[in-house]
Amino acid sequence: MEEFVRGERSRQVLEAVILEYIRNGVPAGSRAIAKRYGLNVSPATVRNVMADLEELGLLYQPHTSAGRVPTELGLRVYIDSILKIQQLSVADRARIRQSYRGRVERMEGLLKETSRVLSSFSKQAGVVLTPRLSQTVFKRIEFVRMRSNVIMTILVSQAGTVHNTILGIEEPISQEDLDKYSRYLNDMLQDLTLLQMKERLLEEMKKEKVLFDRLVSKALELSQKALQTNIEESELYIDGRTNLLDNPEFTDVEQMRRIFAAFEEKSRIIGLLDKSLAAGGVNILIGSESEVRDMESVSLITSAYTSGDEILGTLGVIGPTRMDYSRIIPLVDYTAKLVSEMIEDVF
Amino acid sequence: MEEFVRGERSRQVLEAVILEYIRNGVPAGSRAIAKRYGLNVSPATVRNVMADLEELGLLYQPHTSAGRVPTELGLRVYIDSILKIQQLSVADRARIRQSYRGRVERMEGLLKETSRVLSSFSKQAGVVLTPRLSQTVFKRIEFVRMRSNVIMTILVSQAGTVHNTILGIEEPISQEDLDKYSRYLNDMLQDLTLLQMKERLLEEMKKEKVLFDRLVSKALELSQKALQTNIEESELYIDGRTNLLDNPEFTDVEQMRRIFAAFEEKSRIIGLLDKSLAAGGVNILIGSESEVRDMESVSLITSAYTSGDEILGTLGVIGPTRMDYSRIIPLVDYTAKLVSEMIEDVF
DNA sequence: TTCTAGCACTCGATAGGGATGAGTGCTAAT
DNA sequence: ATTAGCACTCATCCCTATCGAGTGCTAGAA
Repeated sequence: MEEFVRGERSRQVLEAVILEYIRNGVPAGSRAIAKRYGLNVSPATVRNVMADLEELGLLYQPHTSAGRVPTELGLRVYIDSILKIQQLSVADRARIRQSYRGRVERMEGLLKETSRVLSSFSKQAGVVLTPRLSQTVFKRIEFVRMRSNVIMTILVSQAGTVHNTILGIEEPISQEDLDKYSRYLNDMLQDLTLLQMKERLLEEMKKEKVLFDRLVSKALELSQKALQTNIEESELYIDGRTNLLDNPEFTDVEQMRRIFAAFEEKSRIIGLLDKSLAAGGVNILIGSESEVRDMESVSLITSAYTSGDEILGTLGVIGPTRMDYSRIIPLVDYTAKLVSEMIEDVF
Repeated sequence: MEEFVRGERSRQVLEAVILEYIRNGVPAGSRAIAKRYGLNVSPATVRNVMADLEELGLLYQPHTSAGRVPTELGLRVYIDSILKIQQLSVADRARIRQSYRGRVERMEGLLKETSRVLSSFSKQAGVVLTPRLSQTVFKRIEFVRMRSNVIMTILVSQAGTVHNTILGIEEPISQEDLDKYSRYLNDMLQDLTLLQMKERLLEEMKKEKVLFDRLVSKALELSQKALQTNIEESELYIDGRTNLLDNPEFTDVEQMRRIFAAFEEKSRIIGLLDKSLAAGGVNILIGSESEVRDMESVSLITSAYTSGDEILGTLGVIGPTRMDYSRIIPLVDYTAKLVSEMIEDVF
């Protein structure tokens, strides 16, 4: 990106416009920039530089007599090559840790609390994508007989998530038999991911002896069924949508409506977060870079959280493109690390 | 309420104002009322009646030269003594049933889908309060050893809900022992509600022989712990918040902000829905009747859903006080019955 | 060259001032 | 008891004038 911004002054002006815009939400004028930000040049000079930056597509003028506003490209350049990411202050870290006190008993609670933490510290919306079932490591399976031909299967992952399904079956099975099945399966499937588990089950079912062992074949059949239901699914926790309403640029009700609609249709956002799953570190999508309808006017800052080497899910912050990246990037980064740490500790 | 509205004409005018207001969202004038609604009287007469109704506190005039709008009291009178609640059409019923196709496998899914159904058929926000854990009937408990001194307890209710907790323990326990515990407990606690279960456990723990039976005492202790964590808690599903943004009276961003904030702080709404748990049939709270901060400008139409005699939870619709009660009341009523029916069938 | 001072110009935002029209209350006539 | 008529009120819309922040450009200084 260096090729874009030649010269120290250009970089300073770009930064100043962005900071000013992030602070006030209104286009920044040359006078204000020259006065603050100690450039020691006249407004006229700043104007010239601004004109250059506009030609490069980094700034943009809403109308002739207005100040300048950064474009998405401008923000991208700023984030990639100007912004120095600081560490979160010790006090902030402590306050974040504090928020989790006594709420990490269950995986679900931990992740919900995380979305709350992200939103309250960023003053934007916090999002957390739960681990995909398919890639969690299997810990245990249980069958519970609900009625004569309805049973519930319960899957527990090593990370402490629980997933249950109701199955209808043709012929009644006693709870004793179900217990036998689960004991058999628990032995067989230890330490596999659900995806591996699925394969393993298919393998086993092919083996000839299985055909003659009623217990085994039945057990395999049941667990097969249990896995059929959407193990690719993730859940999404969102908190602090209301914070978005506080941003002055969203006084436009119609635009706000569209963003909120996108929040309700969670699958769109899940797809978005899924994209940044694989990438390490903090991931930033500015405005239309996300390529998700109705999300053109917001930015997304995400990071994956892990357990050991395993990537579990993504968490992050959604806010207007004009949010305070310098504060929120370290926030997301730290939170992801903290969550990873807590998951490893607890589960 | 009869004492308020003397005379057929008064009632007709009140109804007309309300219908007009519900339809258009703007104050209704005397001319329009006289013209439609076949009253066969002049606008001047209507004005006189309106003046009377205003004195009674049923109507209200935003400003001198505006039409009339119903007050909360006016709506209350209308709902209690004028509105005739119709049945939902056969077509609507069919469409609602249709929405559930293949999504009632799990309790959770059923209830989430219900909030979706309520919001999409009402064009307002749909809410569903899940059954309280404490009053669900116990079906089964399982212990899973996660690490040497961390175990997970899983509770399954007869209605097919699953609840899990992570427990730290002092001395390691093997999975074999845990299995013994759960077998013992499952036998003892069959068919109790969790609340009864809690009592029963305390009783058992007092018995002298328990003190000398290590297995038993350990099992009781664990299940005790598992039940300590918030069994009074309910969850809340909300869907279709965005629909509220479509209502013209909410162009006021500030008010909208407050309502959305209330949605995020779910405990407030849970408290509200809890109130109407006990009452049978459809429950209606108009505006400030709810006595919940920030919810003064919305109405709430709810009904409890049940399984057998047991009241499980509440479901309903939240919308502006000016929503179409005649459509939504039967919708909520039917949905509650349908959900009850499905729960009984499936679980 | 590079920077700066000065100046004319643009254009959004704000405030004031009719004009419009929906709707009322009151009075007098039916 | 009902209605027609009329004066009156008040929100809404639209037009205009003013204001001011900010620009672009040009000519002169460093």
